[in-house]
Amino acid sequence: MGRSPCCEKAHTNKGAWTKEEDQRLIDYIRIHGEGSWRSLPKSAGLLRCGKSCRLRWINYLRPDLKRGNFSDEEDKVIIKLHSLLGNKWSLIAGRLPGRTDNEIKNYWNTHIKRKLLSHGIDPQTHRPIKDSIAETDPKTVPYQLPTAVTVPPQNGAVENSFTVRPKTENSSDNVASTSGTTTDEDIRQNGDCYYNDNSGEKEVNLDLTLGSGSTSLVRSGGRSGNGSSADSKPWWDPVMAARLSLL
DNA sequence: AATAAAGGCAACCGCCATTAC
DNA sequence: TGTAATGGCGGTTGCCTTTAT
Repeated sequence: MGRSPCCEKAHTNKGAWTKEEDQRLIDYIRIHGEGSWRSLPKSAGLLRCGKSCRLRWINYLRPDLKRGNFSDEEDKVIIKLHSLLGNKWSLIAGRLPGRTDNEIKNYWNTHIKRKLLSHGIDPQTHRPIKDSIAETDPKTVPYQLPTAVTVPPQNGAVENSFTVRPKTENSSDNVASTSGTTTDEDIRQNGDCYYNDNSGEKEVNLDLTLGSGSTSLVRSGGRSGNGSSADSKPWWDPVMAARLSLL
């Protein structure tokens, strides 16, 4: 049984947004708020797919977005969270106010990946690449993360601290599996981080505050009676929740 | 100055989770 | 309880800009 398309593709625009379209979307959301993306295009007089409107708003038009280059501190937070969560861009974005998952994903793929590779670190496993240039080229200093990174807390968050231990030889990959299903055993085996700090200390502390109300930690999904997603229940990432429970 | 290659990023696509009915 | 509708996420694509030749 197939699904109906999310919008009438024959009558929708694609590609880059025009200033007029942006303004229509901004004006509409200012008045009516976010949500009801499916019906929004028609109501706002836009010949766009609802998903396209949502993406445009979240990734580009939202007033609280922080544009511009990533700071060194943001770099470190992204790398560290990626070592813990894998490609969970929305979760990572939730720790970086003003940044979107798409922006972080692009930044990772275009900058950080290369940076790690140049330091002989596998960007997927966060482990040194065997026979990498880092081990043979004296000019290349092995990449090391600082002892701790302060991750900005989210509104209404409940404090949680988190200890990351060095990966064992048997650890294979990131905790977050690509399938999205991670067992407790996966977490026990892989819930580690390779990085050591400069002092040789084996543990790295990372404040991974979790809380409700964050866009990225909430999976509203589904239909709501009034078409609003504001009443969505907090959604705890099962990986994060399970890992916190191990403490 | 012209062209090709590489980089950067916005946008799209398909799938999954959630929820109303 | 099953199905359809909807929102959200991650992967990928394609276009525009920048850099190298």
